[in-house]
Amino acid sequence: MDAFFVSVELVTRPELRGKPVVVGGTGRRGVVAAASYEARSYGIFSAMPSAQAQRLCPHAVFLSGNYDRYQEVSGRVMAAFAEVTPLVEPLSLDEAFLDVTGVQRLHGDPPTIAKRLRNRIFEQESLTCSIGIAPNKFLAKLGSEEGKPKASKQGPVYGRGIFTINPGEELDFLHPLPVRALWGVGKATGARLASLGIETVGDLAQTPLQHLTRALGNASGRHLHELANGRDDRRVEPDRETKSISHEETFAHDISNSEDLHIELVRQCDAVAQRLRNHDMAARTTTLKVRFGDFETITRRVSAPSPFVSATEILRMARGLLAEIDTGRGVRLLGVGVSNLGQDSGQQLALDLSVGVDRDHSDAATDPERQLVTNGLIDEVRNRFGNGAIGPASATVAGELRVKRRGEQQWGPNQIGKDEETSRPNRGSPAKNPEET
DNA sequence: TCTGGGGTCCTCTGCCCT
DNA sequence: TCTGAGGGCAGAGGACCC
Repeated sequence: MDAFFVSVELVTRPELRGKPVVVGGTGRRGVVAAASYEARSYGIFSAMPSAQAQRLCPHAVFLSGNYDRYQEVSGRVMAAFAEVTPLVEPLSLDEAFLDVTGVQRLHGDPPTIAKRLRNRIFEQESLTCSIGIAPNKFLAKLGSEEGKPKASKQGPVYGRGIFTINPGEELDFLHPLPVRALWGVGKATGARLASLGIETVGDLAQTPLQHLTRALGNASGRHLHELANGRDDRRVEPDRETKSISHEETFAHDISNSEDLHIELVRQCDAVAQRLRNHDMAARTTTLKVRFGDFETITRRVSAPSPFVSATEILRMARGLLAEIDTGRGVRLLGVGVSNLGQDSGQQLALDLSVGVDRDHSDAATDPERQLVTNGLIDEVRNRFGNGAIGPASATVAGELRVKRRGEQQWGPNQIGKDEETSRPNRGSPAKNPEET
């Protein structure tokens, strides 16, 4: 999709068409998520700090975005793809690979399918998309980039929309491109390659494999060498398994107060646990991520002997990790994630003989059987009455429950005077027992 | 003057075991 | 009992993607 988030906004706000529009975080610590091609003409691009974007184009319209709506539109677009072929691999909210090899007798050749899909999405959603047609995934991705509109000082230059790389044309298309065009070559790898005198994909293709593996490591060296020669045998995978689930949040102000950090930890563990259960999965590893005020970022992780699904267990592990970190100098970002995922085929109950001896006095937060019942009840209440209907007592701020959910603060804390106050942790007294639900 | 959130994959390192 | 090599594994963090 072309400038997806901005384009979705323009559907409901057509008066902004033709203007520089930016979707992203509106606070001091926000970043740009998407920019209209008019805004890109001013040098604004994704992931740029919003403050910098504002300086580059003070008259641009800045929107804080609506992740739920983007997700909804994305779902309808993906459903349209699925009507053409079952082999759809979503790459993000606004990109997907489609393998149409087996449906050509039914729907026509790839250019016909591409044209029909483009028209369908425009009629249905009033959105434009660019499509790359090629013998493999990586070339198709580059082809779609080629078909996209481009920003210029004079304004947007509209692209072809559909770009085809036929078998046999791969190297003619690839080799003049800069190495940075390759999937997997970012700033660091690009600089390393430049130090070897490798500037274009053609240079890379001609570099002996041993030189590349020595400079970039075995896996990356081989992978890039294959790509540079137009080879990519990865299949379109419609059902890619989730490998990790995480939540992280940058605060409007650095936090050094351990009680405030603890409240954030409770919210994040609760959100991660809920998504874990929604996926019907159990995890074995918990990771804690801390970014300090000076941007130094550390991660710490710990694995459990048996799989877990509950917020209590994630919190217990995350709290242990946090206790070993000196947070006195101020924390800018806190994150919690789980990995080592597997199907939740019934939770492994801890063999703790003390649990259950005195049931009436056992702690509901640590009794695994009670945890299972509690988790089920929480999910049921949330499914019926919404996410904010129930949550950890310690995530309550001024009488209001602040349950974290995905996409809630996607591009950084919001502007002061708008929503920043609600994104700042409570500085009052937290509940004594953060597991209390 | 800054640098988000949610992921994946890879390399390096240290530890444990044989 | 000590030492070194090598494999397996887990943890930390870098790089990259959208």
